[in-house]
Amino acid sequence: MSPKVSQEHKEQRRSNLLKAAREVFCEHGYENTTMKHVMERAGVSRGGLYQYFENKEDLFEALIEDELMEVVEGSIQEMRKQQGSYWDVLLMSFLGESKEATNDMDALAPSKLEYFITGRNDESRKEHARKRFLQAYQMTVDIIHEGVKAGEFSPRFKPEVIAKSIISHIDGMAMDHAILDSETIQLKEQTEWLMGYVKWGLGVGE
Amino acid sequence: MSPKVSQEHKEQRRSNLLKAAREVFCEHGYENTTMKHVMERAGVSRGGLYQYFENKEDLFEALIEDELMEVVEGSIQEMRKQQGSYWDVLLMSFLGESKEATNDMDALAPSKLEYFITGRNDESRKEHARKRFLQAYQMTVDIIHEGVKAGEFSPRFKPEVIAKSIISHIDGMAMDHAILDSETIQLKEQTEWLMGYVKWGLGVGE
DNA sequence: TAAGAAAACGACACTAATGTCATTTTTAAT
DNA sequence: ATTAAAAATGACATTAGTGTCGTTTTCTTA
Repeated sequence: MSPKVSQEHKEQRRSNLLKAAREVFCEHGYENTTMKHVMERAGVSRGGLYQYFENKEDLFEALIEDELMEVVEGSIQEMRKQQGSYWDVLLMSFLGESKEATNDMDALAPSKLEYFITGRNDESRKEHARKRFLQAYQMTVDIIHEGVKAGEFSPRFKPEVIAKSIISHIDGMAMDHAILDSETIQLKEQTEWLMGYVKWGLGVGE
Repeated sequence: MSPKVSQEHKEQRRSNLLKAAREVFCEHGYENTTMKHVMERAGVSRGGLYQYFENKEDLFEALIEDELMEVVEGSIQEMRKQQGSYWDVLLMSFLGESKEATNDMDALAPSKLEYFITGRNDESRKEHARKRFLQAYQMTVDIIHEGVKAGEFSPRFKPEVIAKSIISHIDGMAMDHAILDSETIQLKEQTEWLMGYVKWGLGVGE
């Protein structure tokens, strides 16, 4: 009597839209992407898209929210055991499993910066941006504090400032990378240098 | 027989428009500012504004071009004499005359970032952005090279990468500052730490 | 295979901004 | 004062995008 379309199909469609959205956002950036771009890329009608997302902002939020989920991690202590040292935990959390700097950059990063910077006068977006910054900061500073407690780090400078500085430097590289290319900004080598001076700043193993 | 309006008056009007433009760009950011905002702030009609600037992009370009002029400086050698050391030249070029870090940030900086990042798919804007980056880079790396030649610096890391890194870190702080506030990101202390690790990285006076 | 609920469609009305242009006003030289 | 060149005005046509809504299609259950 009450036949709904299956939940899986809805999720499938939704994730298909998100996939298309990610593609066009990467190509055109946030501001220059229109709902029409997304519709066309996804092969879906106007109404079909609006069924799932109220507007472009809602769509983009959904996109970056999905990723925030993935970053949720286990406890620092646990990671310490896996990685061998707090320094390695720090390396891993910024460089990934390999702990190696590369020239790669999240293709959506420029659009994210764009989204937050153009929305800096919008209270709710600002709040969201603050949350993301503080989340990254908190994770970093927690690792550092643990490292200090364990006697692994002897910081030459306030850990809070070093943590914020790592984030700002990375944001800056993302920013510059959006406009220039990774060879010009020497993303890989900058990242190595970043890790080098942080190691010094934290007095790792001294 | 041929009465033109005086050149001074035109320049006066133009600079008045630029002043108004700067104000509204600072308030609303680049994307969210409309020509109407500028007209109203300047107390000028639509046609009056378009007489001087073809469109928003042209207007903004004029605004940031004016500033680029001011940065034109004397030779590095000369500054060395004034400042006492190449390290002080470097400090001065990033922190200004006082050579002290502060919590202040150019109010137009967020709009500039916005302008370049939203225009990253536009070849001419991209070119402009590249030019600005390379100009800042060149100045920095030149100072460092001079310092090395003079035996004042013994870098622990490639000077080119350190130079780019300073720029990226500063861009990142501008970025984060656009969204958060200078207390949260601890602009002053981050800047002090930035100068601290660069000093170490360059091996100043070792 | 019939029914009806929800999904998908796409035409449409609306909005907000742009850049133009015929007209009016101002200006400085005569 | 007069004049003509240029500046300034503001109404207007145009454009590009948004979000809605009545209609059609699709799917599941009975």
